[in-house]
Amino acid sequence: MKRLILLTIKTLLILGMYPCHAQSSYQDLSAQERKYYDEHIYMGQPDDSKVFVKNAFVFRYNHEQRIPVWSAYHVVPDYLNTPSRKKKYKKFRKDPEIPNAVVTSDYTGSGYARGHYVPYFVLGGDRDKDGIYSDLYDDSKDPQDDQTVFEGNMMTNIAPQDHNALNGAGGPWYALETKIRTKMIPKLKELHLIVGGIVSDPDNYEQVMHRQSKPTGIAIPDKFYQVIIYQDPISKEHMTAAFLFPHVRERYELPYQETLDYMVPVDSVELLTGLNFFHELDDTEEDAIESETNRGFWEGFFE
DNA sequence: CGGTGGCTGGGG
DNA sequence: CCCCAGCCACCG
Repeated sequence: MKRLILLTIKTLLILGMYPCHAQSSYQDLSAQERKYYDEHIYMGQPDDSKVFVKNAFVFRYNHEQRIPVWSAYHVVPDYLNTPSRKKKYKKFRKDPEIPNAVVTSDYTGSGYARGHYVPYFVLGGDRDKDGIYSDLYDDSKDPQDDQTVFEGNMMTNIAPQDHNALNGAGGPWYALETKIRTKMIPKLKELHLIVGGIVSDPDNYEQVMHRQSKPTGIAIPDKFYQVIIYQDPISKEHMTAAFLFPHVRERYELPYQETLDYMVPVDSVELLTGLNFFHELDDTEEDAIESETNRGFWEGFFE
């Protein structure tokens, strides 16, 4: 009860302080935001929630759990032209659009890594099509493309992930991202992805403890997933993939060694999350491709 | 913000 | 083989 009252007070405070920064419905978006929304949301938004629109992705945020629920992004090879992750591109930033925003120091000493939902490597490219790319040393070179990278490093694109057993080199999350970057995008040229974390019990979840002791309220998902959709440019047919990772803390607790073994039907992720991916697909096609892992289509990228 | 260090897979 | 790339952490 006390918790509920505190929460209510907090909510009222937040609403009063930040009236302009609620997540938005489509009709509230500016023309520029709609352009990015239309790019990143493919075949329908996975739920009817309000969202935040960034240059490189669109996401839903859970203000109570202080983590993104899901992030959707479109990627083409040019976006892999990401600046070196140094200096201004290195730091994790606070998201100015979020009340009570998470800051990078919230994670310090917690034992959890700051894991990107939308990976750093897709934040590049000449997205404003002005022929200029952002520059590590020159802030005036292309502020727009700079902003795209900064947004990807904001804490609203971050959730706590175990470095050793998930997010770092050798972890399945890292392994999948590497295949997407080095194999899928160069070969397929264009993908749409949706990434998310799952907090199975919203009434009882672990949270990030700053320096092992101070609670931050940041929820630690017990599962993470990545959903991919590809459209064949000739036949116009679609292919989907879904990967579901348990959030374990030690590598030996991982159930599988091979990234492909984490594949599940898209339907399975929908069952766990309550989301409906790509609902604007033709129903017959959607049923067919979301009920199977489609491993045969994807396994070539994991050789 | 620069410097250093851990980890691991992949490439020369 | 070693070194680098791409995940990060931590320190002053």
